[in-house]
Amino acid sequence: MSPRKFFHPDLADLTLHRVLFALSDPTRLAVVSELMKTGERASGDLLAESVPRSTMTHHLKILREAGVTRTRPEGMRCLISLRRQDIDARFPGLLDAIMAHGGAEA
Amino acid sequence: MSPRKFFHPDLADLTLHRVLFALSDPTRLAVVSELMKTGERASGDLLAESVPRSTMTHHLKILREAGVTRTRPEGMRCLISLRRQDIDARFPGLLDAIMAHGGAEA
DNA sequence: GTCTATGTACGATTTTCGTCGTACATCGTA
DNA sequence: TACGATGTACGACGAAAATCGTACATAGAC
Repeated sequence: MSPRKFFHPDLADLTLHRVLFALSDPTRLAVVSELMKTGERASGDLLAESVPRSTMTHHLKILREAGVTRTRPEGMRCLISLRRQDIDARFPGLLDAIMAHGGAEA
Repeated sequence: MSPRKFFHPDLADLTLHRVLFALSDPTRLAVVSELMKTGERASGDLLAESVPRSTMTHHLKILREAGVTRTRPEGMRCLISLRRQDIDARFPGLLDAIMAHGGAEA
């Protein structure tokens, strides 16, 4: 019945320490780095390494609830995208500064 | 005997996710914000709110071991300063982007 | 040396996080 | 309807974090 709803915080509700926390994990940092490079990605395509589905779901939930990403159901899959404009509006330069390093080193 | 030694990670050992984690706590964010505004501060002067000494020591240790701050014993007190140059060298623009927001909202 | 001020170290407790297996829900298709 | 593919929800477990009280160490003043 429920067409798969996901909670996304409002722009005004984003807090700096929550965003920073969401980005303080190597796995999540790698996901954001991937999204910045390739744009919207299906959840399953982010499962490159040996990360179980449920673990990835957990990380994506943290990113989403911190306001870093947006999750959009598309058929059978979930498309994940960065909330670039929102984050840039609230914390100008933050994403660029963080990802300038590449995020490779995590 | 020991003239109070503190461990500080080398510049090359700073990792992005550790730095972000150190900054993902409201109390620590407030400390860094204070340091950016007023420069070097004594540890005790950072105890503004109802934070017990031992708790503040804990937070300062996290910041120090992540490479965000430097602790320097000066007489009876401990002077805390930002490792501005180091962080800027390794993660250009990061501190500015984070603190542009003021850090007030934490 | 004694006393006081400033911080640290250690330990205990509670909470949170990261991981993952299993069960369930959704979506498309046959 | 049933089936397979994709993800989520829930629970459990171990590891780490946040808090704070108490005891200890250091530095200066007396």
